[in-house]
Amino acid sequence: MPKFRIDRIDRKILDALQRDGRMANNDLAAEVGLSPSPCLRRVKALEDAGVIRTYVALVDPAAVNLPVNVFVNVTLERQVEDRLDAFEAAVMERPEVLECYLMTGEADYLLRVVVPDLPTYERFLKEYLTRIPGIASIRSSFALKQVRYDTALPLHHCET
Amino acid sequence: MPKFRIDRIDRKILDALQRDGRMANNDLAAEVGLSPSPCLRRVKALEDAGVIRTYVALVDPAAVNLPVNVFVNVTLERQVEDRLDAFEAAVMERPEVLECYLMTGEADYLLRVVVPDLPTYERFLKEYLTRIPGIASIRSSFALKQVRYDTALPLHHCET
DNA sequence: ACTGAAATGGCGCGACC
DNA sequence: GGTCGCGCCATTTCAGT
Repeated sequence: MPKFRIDRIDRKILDALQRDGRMANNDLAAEVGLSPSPCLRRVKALEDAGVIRTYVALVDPAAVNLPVNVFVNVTLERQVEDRLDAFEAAVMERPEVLECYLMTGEADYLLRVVVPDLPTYERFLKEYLTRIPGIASIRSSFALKQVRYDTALPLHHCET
Repeated sequence: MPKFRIDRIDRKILDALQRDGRMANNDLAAEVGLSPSPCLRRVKALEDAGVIRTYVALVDPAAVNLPVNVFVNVTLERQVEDRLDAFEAAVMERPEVLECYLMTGEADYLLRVVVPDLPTYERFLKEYLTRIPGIASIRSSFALKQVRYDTALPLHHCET
């Protein structure tokens, strides 16, 4: 819905800020071939339009003892929309659920859950997930290794 | 491996920066109950220790015409380690692959791929993925909706 | 040794051309 | 889109506990 005209310079700006969100505006301006002021104007416009949602620090999961990634396939009972909304609301409450997608096919969801260890996941599963009403089935898959985790969207298709 | 002692104040700092990676050090200091100087020292220490990996801007996928999330289950032929390394190296080359996990069970991977539309995904699949040697099977699942996408790790278990 | 305070230099950010 | 200028913030140095 936010139809925002993105030209080549905006694309460069987004590429740079997706790599380093704290880059100084002066450096950013130099990198995209602008002087600081119009560069900052563009950044603000991108923020205001919602193209740039936020700036965040990315923390190393291993360094804070969160090595376990679990992917959870949740199938809901075939029912109407309020069930979906209720489930989604429940999912938003828990910070361990970093990602949640409504998938095609049946009414099912894919979650990525991050926890310090398996007992913690078990507790999350038994004491929270299974208690959400309307759930037909839950299947958990565990990741041995996070091979790649990138937040930078590929923008090479945005051309003006 | 980076065994870093994280106390309650560090945890507050990480929580804050995971929410707003551009927060001014003065504000951050106030929020965690420190004066600016020691607060900044702690932030630098967290960066140097690799607890804070990077700072990034998060871009709205819809705003840049990247509405399609595909989850790809890739099973490799039962073979040895160099196949895995080769596959992982291939995965690192493509910016469309935002996440990749080595899963338990068989030698298979779960990828999250972001593309502007289905034809683009089809091209990615046919012209790239299927050409990686050692692949036994590929199964693609499409997301109808990104219900949640969070990058902030839950740190409530970190207590000192 | 680690924390809090003061001083300086650079940068973000607005007004105007 | 570029130039100018003000004010604030990041950063270093110093003192305190």
